[in-house]
Amino acid sequence: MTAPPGRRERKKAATRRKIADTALRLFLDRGYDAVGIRDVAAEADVAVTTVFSHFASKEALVFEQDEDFEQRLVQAVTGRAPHEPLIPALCREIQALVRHCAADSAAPVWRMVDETPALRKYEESMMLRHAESLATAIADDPGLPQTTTACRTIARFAVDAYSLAREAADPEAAVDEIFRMIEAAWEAARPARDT
Amino acid sequence: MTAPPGRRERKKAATRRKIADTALRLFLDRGYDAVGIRDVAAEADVAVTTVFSHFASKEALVFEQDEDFEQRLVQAVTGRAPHEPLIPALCREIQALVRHCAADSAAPVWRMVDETPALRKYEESMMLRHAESLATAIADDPGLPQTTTACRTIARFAVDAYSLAREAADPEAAVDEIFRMIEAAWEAARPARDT
DNA sequence: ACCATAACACTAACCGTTAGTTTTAAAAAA
DNA sequence: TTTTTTAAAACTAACGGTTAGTGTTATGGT
Repeated sequence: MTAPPGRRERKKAATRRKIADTALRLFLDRGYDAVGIRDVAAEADVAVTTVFSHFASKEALVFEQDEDFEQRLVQAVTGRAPHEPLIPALCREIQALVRHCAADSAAPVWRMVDETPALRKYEESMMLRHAESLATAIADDPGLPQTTTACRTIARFAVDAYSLAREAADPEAAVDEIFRMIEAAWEAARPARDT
Repeated sequence: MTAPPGRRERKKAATRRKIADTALRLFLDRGYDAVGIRDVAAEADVAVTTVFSHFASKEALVFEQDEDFEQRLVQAVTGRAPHEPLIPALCREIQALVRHCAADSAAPVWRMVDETPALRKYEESMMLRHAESLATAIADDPGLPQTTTACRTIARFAVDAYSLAREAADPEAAVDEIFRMIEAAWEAARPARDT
């Protein structure tokens, strides 16, 4: 299935990457709002319609690999060791993601995102989508007999932790602090059984 | 200050209301996406630029009185009885807001919002703005010696409760369930003092 | 009566996005 | 190979939200 990708798919992937790379370079160079889609298309030597056949919107050019993010969140839940409690596993993953954004070589990108309202809005609804996937993953865990509402709530709280921590002075400490609260919320959601 | 508003301000308010009313009527009649700003302007008998001098965007026409929402959240914190605990007061207000959306005569509006992606996105970032105001109000309460991070977290959780409850089968029960979790989170955020 | 200004109108455009159509090139069938 | 099919990408043109620039009118203060 992943053996010989075929020339067509290779060219398509190359076009996609060329567009994304060109766009990011121009955005960082001249500022997101100062660069139009037509500029990106011209610089990447493709048609405007080609840009939109690879990316759903201008903002999507910046968040090229957002599916990674979602995957990692879900995997932190579904792929954790047996009997490992949910919340610490989630906390570790959020910590890793926050570090990834704060310290990465991609720091200028995140500064641009923070400074551009359109990008902030886009990221917000992206995170809500991710929260939905995370909620489903939590709800599907057979070892967690919680309400759907409780699962969706915890998922929201987790992505809240991410975005709040990114704005905090000490992001990693903020994640810890918020997750102490999430842990308590998760306990309180238990169907009033043990301890 | 509110005595004789003057003819000018009255006319301005009238124009604003006429635009908003016309827009909402057209939206509910023909569907949000099927009505253009130029349609609204023509039907309200104003220029397109006048619409945008009263409302920042097409979506803002639908959420005309969103400042009410923010005010009520903040007031639930700042205007509560002395020594009344924070969380129950917040819970009551969120309950009221959820009821207001679910049972109000404005139910068709909320159905339209739920069905229109652009409006949902707009509401999302609106709620985040409200969460910021709420966080400030909580942080400014002298009786609550919590971290800024904890205050912002609780504010987020509260608006999460609102949007999650609105999507739940039994909204009022959902608010109660989520606020049990929020209460626990708030307790856990205490600087490790009493009890 | 006069002037400053706020509200609004009008034109024209910018920019993200999409539809419709056509060319090009890769994959599959003959 | 040759032919046929299919998918990528080009091109043209437009739509719809939004804004800039420029007047025009009516209101409020002097």
